[in-house]
Order: sequence, then C-alpha cells, then structure tokens
Amino acid sequence: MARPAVMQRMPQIAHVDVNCFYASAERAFNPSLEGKPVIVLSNNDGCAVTRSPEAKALGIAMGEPWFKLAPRAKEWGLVALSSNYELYGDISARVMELLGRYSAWLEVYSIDEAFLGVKGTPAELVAMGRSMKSAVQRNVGVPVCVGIAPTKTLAKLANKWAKNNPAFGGVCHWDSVPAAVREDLMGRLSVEEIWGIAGRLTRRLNVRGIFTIADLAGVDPVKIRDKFNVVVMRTVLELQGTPCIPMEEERIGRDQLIFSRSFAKPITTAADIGQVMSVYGQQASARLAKHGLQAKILTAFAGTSHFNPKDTSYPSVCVPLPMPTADPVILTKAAHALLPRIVDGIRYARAGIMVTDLRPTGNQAPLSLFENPYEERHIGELLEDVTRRYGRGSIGLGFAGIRGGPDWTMKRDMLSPRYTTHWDELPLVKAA
DNA sequence: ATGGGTCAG
DNA sequence: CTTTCTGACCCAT
Repeated sequence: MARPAVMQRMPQIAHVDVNCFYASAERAFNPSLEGKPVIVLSNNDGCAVTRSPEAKALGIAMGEPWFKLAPRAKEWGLVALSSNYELYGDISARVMELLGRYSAWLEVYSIDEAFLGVKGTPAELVAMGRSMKSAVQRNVGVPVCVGIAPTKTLAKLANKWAKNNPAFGGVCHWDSVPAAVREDLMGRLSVEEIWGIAGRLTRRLNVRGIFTIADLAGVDPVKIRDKFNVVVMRTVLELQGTPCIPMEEERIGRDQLIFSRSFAKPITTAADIGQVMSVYGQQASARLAKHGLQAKILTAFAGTSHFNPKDTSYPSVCVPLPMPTADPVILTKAAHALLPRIVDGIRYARAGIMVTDLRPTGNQAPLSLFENPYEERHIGELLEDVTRRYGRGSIGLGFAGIRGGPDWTMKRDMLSPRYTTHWDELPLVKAA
C-alpha cells in the first residue's frame, strides 16, 4: 500500500444501496420471481421505473410505458407489478436498521441508499463492506453494493463501479484500487456519471472542453466556481479527495409538503377537482400533524397534460392562511379557492396542493379572539383516528368520504400483497 | 423574499 | 395511452 499509514486511518464514507430496489423488494417476498424479468411500474401503472437485470437484458428502457410492453409481456415471461410503497418502506427500514449496526454515523439518504462514516485499514474496510452486503442479503433478502472512499462523491462513484464491474463482487474500496486503474476509469467515464452532474451541466462543461471525470477532477476549483457555482466546485474538490459534502443530520422539519398526483383519467369538471382538493386537504392535515407542523400558506394547482399541447392550462392560487394551521377543514376550504379558476370541459391531468411556510405547532398562546374553532375540537385527530380504525375512505370532508373510490384515484392493477404490514396479506408457508 | 433553474432518486 | 413525485438548494432579480 503506497499510502502513509496515517492516511489509512482517515475516516471514510461508505455508500450502500440496494440493487434495483423495488424489484428486489418484491423478490424478497416472492422467490418465484427469482431469475425472471421483473419490472415495477410508476403511479397509475404508467411506466417501468425499476427493472431487474433480466428485464434490462430484454432491452426494456427506464421509463418505458407499460402500454407498449404489455402486448409482449407474456411472450417474454415478463412480470409487471404496481408500486407497493408499504412493502418498500418496510424493507427499507429493515435494511437501514441493519446498516446502523455498522456505524452510528448513518445518513439515510433515500429509500434505498445510505451513507455511513467508517474507519479502519483498507483491509478492514473491505471486510466491512463485504459483511454489510452478506448481512443484508441474509437478513432482509435484498442485494446491495457498497462503495467506500474518502468523500461522498467518490463513494457514490465507487459504488457504481462495483455495480457495473463483476470483478469487485459488489464492494469497491476506492483507495485499494491501483491509482493507474482509477485514473484510466476516470479518463473514460463522462462527467454525467458523477453525482450532481446531469444533462444541463454536462453540456455546459463540454463547451469548456471538460468531458470526462478526469477532466473535471483536474480543473481549478476556484475557477470552476466562478464559471459555474459552488455546488460544482464542491464536486471537484470531492473528486480530488477533499470532503466537502458533510454527513447530514436527520431532517426533522420540512420546508414544504406537496400532495400531487396525475389522475388515472383526466378530470373535466370543477366539481371533481373539488373532490380532489378535499382529499389532499385532509392528507396535508394528517401529514402536518404527524410532523408536528402548521402551515402559513397553501397553494392549490391543477394542470393539463404536457403531451397535449393544445388547450393547455395551469391554474393555481396561493392562499395565505390567517394563522398557522394543520386543520383539515381550513386547509380543504383554502384548497377550494382553486375552483373558480377551473374551466369545465378542459381535460386536467393532474392537480395538487402545496403547504409552505411551515413551523412547529405552537406553544404560542393564541389570542382567544382569533382562536380557531376547529382546532379546538381536534377534528384532525378525530379524522385520523377513524381512518386508522376503519380504513381510508371511511370518513372524510366533502366528497372525500365517498366509498368505492372515485375513478381518478391511482390505478394499481398489479399490486403485490403488503406482506409485512397487513396481517391479512401475510405470505402463507405450506409445509408438505 | 421569491421564482426559476437544476438535480436526485 | 408516457416523461414518478417530491424535495432541496443555488442564484438572479
């Protein structure tokens, strides 16, 4: 090892992520999917968002619409599944709990990714990566890859390399790879492979003669900040081995919450948009309450499809709330301010609400003169309690309470059972 | 402050 | 018939 011993003790970052997470989560509970091409579909069963390696081998592209694939699914033996977020959330929690045993310094970066602060000699770090991989496979049943490097950006890159190069066996410790091999790789990969660099920046970098990762790693960080911004500068420094994207604390509060979905079929009346607003108003209330937050501003919006360039319309209204609130009645009422802007006959493809200017539920003593009568009666809690006991759709404000599901709600025709979170959908084991 | 642009997963 | 939906952050105004 060429590095001085002191360098080997520097803290490093391990980046762990689950291979094609949704498809792997489905397989963990349905072993018959093993070895088969599997895809998981986006909301409304629109397009493929996750593909098993076998599905990729069939040439199925990321984002490919299901209606194009469906006719050939049988011939391919392709299994398509609707997104089962309850299952994925639960599998994710198990993976993260397990990873937390390797380091208290754990940042859950997304549903299927985490960064861990780790220390040790190169041999120890590689062993740790392998141990994580086998433990997650054994205990949760999903495959992960691990990249370990001095910075987050390099750890992501190492992980990607481990994923694409079978020689690594799913674990790549950056500093253990010979420098010449690393440089060769960085000289061949496009800047677009780097975390934080996407289409727009790639084009701008290319204009300046920066094409490969090696090109970018070789620039002067200060000059790049002047031509671009501090984010790109941080990326350059991280590529050079200087950590400047810190491990984040778990985020408690959010700056904003958005509730928005495309409809299974277009909505053409203000009355139906009103129903959507009622549902989202209550969801917003529940989520705010869960996080102990209140909102000061609500924005309601709707929009036609981007695919249909004629008759486009994107109405929106911004409603300042008289006082911070998480009350479902007030939020729903505010959201209904959108309705006068809705033109009957226009085909709206989506609608939603956004609550912003969030703050913690106050211990501020409210002036009784302005006290909110609904808040007093804890309608939010009541609604939540009933929903918890009798299921979504059993109670609601306005039209939100009707049963049987209005026909704009999300289409999920190929949903797998919620194996881990619903007693009545537990997998059955038959002992012969 | 805020709205537009960019990115991520 | 589709391009998840949601969230963050930087920067110019």
